[in-house]
Amino acid sequence: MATTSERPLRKDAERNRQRVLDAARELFAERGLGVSLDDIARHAGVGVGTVYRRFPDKEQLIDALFEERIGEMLSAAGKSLEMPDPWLALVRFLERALEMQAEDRGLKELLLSTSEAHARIERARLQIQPLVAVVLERAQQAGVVRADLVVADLLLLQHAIGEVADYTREVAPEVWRRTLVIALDGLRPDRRRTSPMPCPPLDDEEIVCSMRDWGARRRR
Amino acid sequence: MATTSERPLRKDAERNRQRVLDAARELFAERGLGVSLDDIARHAGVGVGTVYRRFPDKEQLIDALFEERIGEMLSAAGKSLEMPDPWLALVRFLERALEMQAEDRGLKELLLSTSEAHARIERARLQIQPLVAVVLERAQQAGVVRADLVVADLLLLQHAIGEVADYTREVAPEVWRRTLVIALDGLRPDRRRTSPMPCPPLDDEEIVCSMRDWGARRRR
DNA sequence: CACAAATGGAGCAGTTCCCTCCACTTGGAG
DNA sequence: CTCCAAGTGGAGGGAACTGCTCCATTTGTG
Repeated sequence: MATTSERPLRKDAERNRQRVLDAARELFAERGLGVSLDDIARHAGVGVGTVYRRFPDKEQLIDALFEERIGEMLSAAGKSLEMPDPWLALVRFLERALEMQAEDRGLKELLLSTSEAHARIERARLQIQPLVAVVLERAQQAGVVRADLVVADLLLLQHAIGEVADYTREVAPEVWRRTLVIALDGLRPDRRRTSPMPCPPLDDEEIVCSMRDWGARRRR
Repeated sequence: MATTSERPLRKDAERNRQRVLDAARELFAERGLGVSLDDIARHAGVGVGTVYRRFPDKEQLIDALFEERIGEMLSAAGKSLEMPDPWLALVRFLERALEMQAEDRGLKELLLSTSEAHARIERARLQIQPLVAVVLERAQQAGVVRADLVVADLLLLQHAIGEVADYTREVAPEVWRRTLVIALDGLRPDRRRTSPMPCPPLDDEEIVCSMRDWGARRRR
């Protein structure tokens, strides 16, 4: 991928490179982009030196890892545009985008912050936005989404619900879908009924666990 | 307040104590509970020693500051119960709770994390929850809120929208109200129209600023 | 087998944080 | 006014991080 036509790496080196990539993917997904390269090295079972030789800085490692994932996001938006029903298109896009964020904290952080450092990713984001705009406009013109909505509102909604996913990840990783259902019902211009809830709510014990996890993470 | 019937502080000492309290209130509100006591001292214009003599540890300082604010939250829930219209009661409570969180990051963090260390605050939270439950049940029995909702969902909603407030605080401190309107419209069992948006949406430039701020804060 | 390529992890420099300590200043009782 | 306990400021110690370098050693391979 980033093997820029140099002489190929020695076999063991290539294997280690892959290990680092795997470890990084895993750690970024579960702890966010804040993890240190030392952590990644330990988790990959190689020395820090090895990591730094292969990826001069963290930015490059992140770039290498997330280009693909952001591509997926783009294709999700594209697929939505092909769906005949404008409402379902919007729903599916939000659902898919949030599923990806719920599974991968690093991705979420990357999507929500402007990262001067990651030019490639920045570019990808700029491609996604107009697609989303079209999905939204189409739904509005069909009269299935409130007219006073703007793409930025969808971004905020994503942030909001993504945060719920983060909050409850360890304890009830699907609960964010309830919050999404509420939000989606709030996007319609009018409706007779509520949409069905996709999963049971957080129980008391789960609430306490979420709070504890979140506090601990924050203190770290 | 915490002057437990000891001999009163010397006049200058009392003045400094107040300065520390003021500085802490301000910093906690704008940067969250993570600020260091050293920071607070600098901001208060006193030495760190002074801070530590008066507040042996951060927990105590936080306790002293936030008991009052959590009390306000409790009374907000109480006032909601006195309102005749069950829907407006719920709306007002969520609105008020979120206003408080939007103005005070520290408060938000305290509300969302279980803090074994802050027994008093823990107790206050336990008093609020049943009140909210009653507000919700009343609205459900009146048929103005979807029946499949649970108090935990309201908590998540609060977290979600509070996060929006955090995200946009510097740039458009009222935008979270739009997200709240969407969520509220999603809580109704059925409806003919959408509620009016209370403020203009984020424009493109504001989006970029929010992203930058958020990324910077996270990196710090 | 020889030797370049690759390795691991001790260790350095830089932060940031909490907190202690003590030589100095100051309020206010007598 | 005098004097001393109360109060002060902030240097600095210790601990926990971070990103990153360096080099004696091991390993793959022509």
